[in-house]
Amino acid sequence: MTTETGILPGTQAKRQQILEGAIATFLQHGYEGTGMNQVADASGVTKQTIYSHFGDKEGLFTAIIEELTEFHAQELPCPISPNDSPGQVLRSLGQRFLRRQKDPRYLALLRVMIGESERFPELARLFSRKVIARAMEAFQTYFKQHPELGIEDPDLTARVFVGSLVNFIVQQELLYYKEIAPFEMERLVDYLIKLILKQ
Amino acid sequence: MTTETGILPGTQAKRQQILEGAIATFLQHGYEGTGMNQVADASGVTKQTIYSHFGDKEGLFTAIIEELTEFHAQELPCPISPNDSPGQVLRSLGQRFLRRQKDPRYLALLRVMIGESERFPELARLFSRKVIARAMEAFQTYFKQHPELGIEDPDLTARVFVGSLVNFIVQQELLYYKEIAPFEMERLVDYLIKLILKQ
DNA sequence: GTCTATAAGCCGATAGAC
DNA sequence: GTCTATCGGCTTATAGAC
Repeated sequence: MTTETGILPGTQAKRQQILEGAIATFLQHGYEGTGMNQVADASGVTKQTIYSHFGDKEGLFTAIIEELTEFHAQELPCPISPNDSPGQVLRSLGQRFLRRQKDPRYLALLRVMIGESERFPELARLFSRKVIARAMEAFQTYFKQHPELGIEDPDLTARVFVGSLVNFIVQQELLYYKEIAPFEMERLVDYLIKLILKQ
Repeated sequence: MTTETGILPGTQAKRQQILEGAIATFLQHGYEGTGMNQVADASGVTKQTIYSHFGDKEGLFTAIIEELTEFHAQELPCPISPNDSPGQVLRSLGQRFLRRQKDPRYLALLRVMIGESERFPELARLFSRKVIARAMEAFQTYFKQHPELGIEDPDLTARVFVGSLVNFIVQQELLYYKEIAPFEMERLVDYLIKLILKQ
């Protein structure tokens, strides 16, 4: 309505500013462990500004989880060279997947989603639909599009492949199992490929 | 010191009573979501009684996690009939393991351990040592003691077997993935056995 | 829309009677 | 050891000025 860009010029920027502060705070301390004062400090705005944008604490938490869920639902970029062997492609896919899972921002989101899954079941379902299901489908689709791999049950195989990798990350990174039984992720990926292709 | 049983007759009973109330409350609401008044109500004692037994909130939480960790560190009873085939034994082991993981009390503990793993890293390490490592070792030991299964790398195989099952439980039960992609655990167990034995 | 100031209630933890 | 009563402090959320 003015000479500015369009609708509510500074408002959207401030909204994003709040979201970033809220993401940092909620991902570190969880829902109950986070205070609105903390979020206000981390965002550089006052509490009232947050309340006028997001209504209440639950509204803010829901907003940041929806934002993060959308962000981490992005597909794995997979530049497949046609002259690579099936094993090489799978290896590249698996390691790319593991590397993304090891991103501290994703690990923190995963921890909070599991930790708050009883308090916010709908958000957990959203995470399952957007993040888990898409990762699973990416591998299922790849298996189906490449019958030369000789995989009989792409759905089950994706469950085992993705499941082993996800659990590896949860145990090693979130539960500090890497300090008790250290393990290189490459060995796990290579072994999984061997199991899956040798049938 | 009296005519009673031995040391502090009613005291140990009250301590156990507090622990039970605290377990129910902390497992449902997490650490920050639980108030000492809630624990007092759930236990049927007053707050001061809790403080005189456990010092502070952290002391109480630590005590219940140590208790639960010890409880869930128990080995899987595995009555192996010598005339069962390797596949049948593995299947029985896997299903017994999955059934135990699906126990709501274990699921709640797993959720809290992951959710609070940054706030209480030492408790997460305890859980890893007592619960995760022992489950993993049980399968490793079985694989090593039965070379007729033809498993080359028992450690890696246990990681894949246990990892797939644990991740299945986490996704299906804690993140409601069973509502999005329902799946019978028997199919997963059977497929894993097929993968592992067919090499 | 954004600020300062504040309300009303719950938090963990404690003091003192018995 | 167990109770009643209470203390600061921090919580979510709001009222009113600008």
